[in-house]
Amino acid sequence: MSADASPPAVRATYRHGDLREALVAAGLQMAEAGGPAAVVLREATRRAGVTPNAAYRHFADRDALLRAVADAAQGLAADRMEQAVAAAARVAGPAADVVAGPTIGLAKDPAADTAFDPAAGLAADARRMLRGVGTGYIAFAREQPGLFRTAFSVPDHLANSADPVKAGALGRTPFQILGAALDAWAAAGILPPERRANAELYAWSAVHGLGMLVIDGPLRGLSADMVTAATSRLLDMVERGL
Amino acid sequence: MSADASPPAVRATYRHGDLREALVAAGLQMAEAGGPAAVVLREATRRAGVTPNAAYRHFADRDALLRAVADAAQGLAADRMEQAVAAAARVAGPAADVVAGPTIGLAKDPAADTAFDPAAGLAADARRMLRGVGTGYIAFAREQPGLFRTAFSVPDHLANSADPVKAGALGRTPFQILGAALDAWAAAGILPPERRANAELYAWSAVHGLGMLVIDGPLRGLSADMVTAATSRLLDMVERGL
DNA sequence: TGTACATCAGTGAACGCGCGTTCACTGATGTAC
DNA sequence: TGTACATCAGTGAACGCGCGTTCACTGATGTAC
Repeated sequence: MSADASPPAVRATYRHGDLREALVAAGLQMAEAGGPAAVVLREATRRAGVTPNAAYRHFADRDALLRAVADAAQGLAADRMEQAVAAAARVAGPAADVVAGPTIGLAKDPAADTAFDPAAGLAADARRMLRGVGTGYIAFAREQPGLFRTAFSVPDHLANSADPVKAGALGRTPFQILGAALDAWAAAGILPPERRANAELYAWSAVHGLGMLVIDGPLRGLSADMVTAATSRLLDMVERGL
Repeated sequence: MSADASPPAVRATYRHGDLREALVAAGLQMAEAGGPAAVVLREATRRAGVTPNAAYRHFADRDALLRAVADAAQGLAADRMEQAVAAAARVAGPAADVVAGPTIGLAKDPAADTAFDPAAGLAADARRMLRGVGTGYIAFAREQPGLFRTAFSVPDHLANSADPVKAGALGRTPFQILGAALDAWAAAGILPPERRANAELYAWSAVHGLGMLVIDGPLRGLSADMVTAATSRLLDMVERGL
């Protein structure tokens, strides 16, 4: 009974149940602690309470495992981003539920410049959404640096950015979440159509760079408050520059 | 005679000469091919034509070697950036030698909006300088992805960004080169003083993120032309947003 | 100018380690009759 | 409802590899007298 609940312990049954998922979960633990390089096939099987070669029933080789772990990490990033987007929408009042889609995002925002212009409300919603995306991305980098590095610097993996295995609980990948925010900008008229193309790239670059510099680079010593401030100012720059 | 010129071959002398430098050079070769993880102490000694343990005369452990290699890689990045800055200045005509310092950068730029306003010339020079910095950084990332990753994602190494061992041939580190460009912006009056503080961070984030995404992330398939275009548009965003 | 000696950059051999991967196998599960 | 059997997820043992690191050593260099 108790053996059933603890995966690293000895199994009661010969068959594992869902070894593939257990290996990915173990891989996520390792990635969390030490980034992509720390994802070790043998150790994953050890944590799953299984012989090393059992992994080869589910993954062609160590690299295939790492890729699956990276995909899962992207899903976790997506979850964190959705959460931040929802939180940013909530600040504006429950009526302004920008997450559910731009068509019902017409509730006016008291802080908007022109309170009676529906387009201004849309614009404020769109801005909030994009800030949520960026804030969530950086939050994920700081809270889970190992997973962040695994999610976004394992080669060959963001190539197909709409891959469902990279999606979070709400079914969207990080790239799609960002894309939705930029679509909202375009719909609100604050992003000229000719600049919409590839706008993901520029916004992502800025935020991804900050994330990397904060966890590995010259900004590693920054306090949480300072990172928050820097994120905000970086997003100001992106908003002004888009 | 011929043995003297080829380091990997058998030495004629018992003493190596400059083993430390040879190990760093070998480390740079490996980093170039496979990034920081590919910097292997034993392989470095092999390439230097020396016993593995000889490395311990010059480095406390493998990590110390990797740090030295990362520092050297930053120096190479600095060289590439200086080169791009010089090229950007040259485009504006030989008189506008912005590299030598803002004080002699008063030559008027025919392309400037107000050709007879010295401040406009300064501003154009400053903009060119910053674009050179960004362009050089991305060029280094694309031309030497392994070295780029080694230079800018080995932890603990950009902490002291004025460390002379990270400087290029002209004696400046990448961080200092960027700082000088932003100083030029401030001097030209196109960067409000209250935004000068930490401006390195925002500019660097944007460009660093693009570099990472281009070599490891979703943009790995981009052609050189497309990267050039994306770099230009990203720098537009930074200029608008700073 | 020549000899004695301290210094220390290199040698040679070996260590323990953990990795990824392969082999022939075994035993639980689920289906066909 | 019971038995025969195919399937295939796991076992157990072993492999070769290259790594970082340590040991006691040797031989070239440069300095003091």
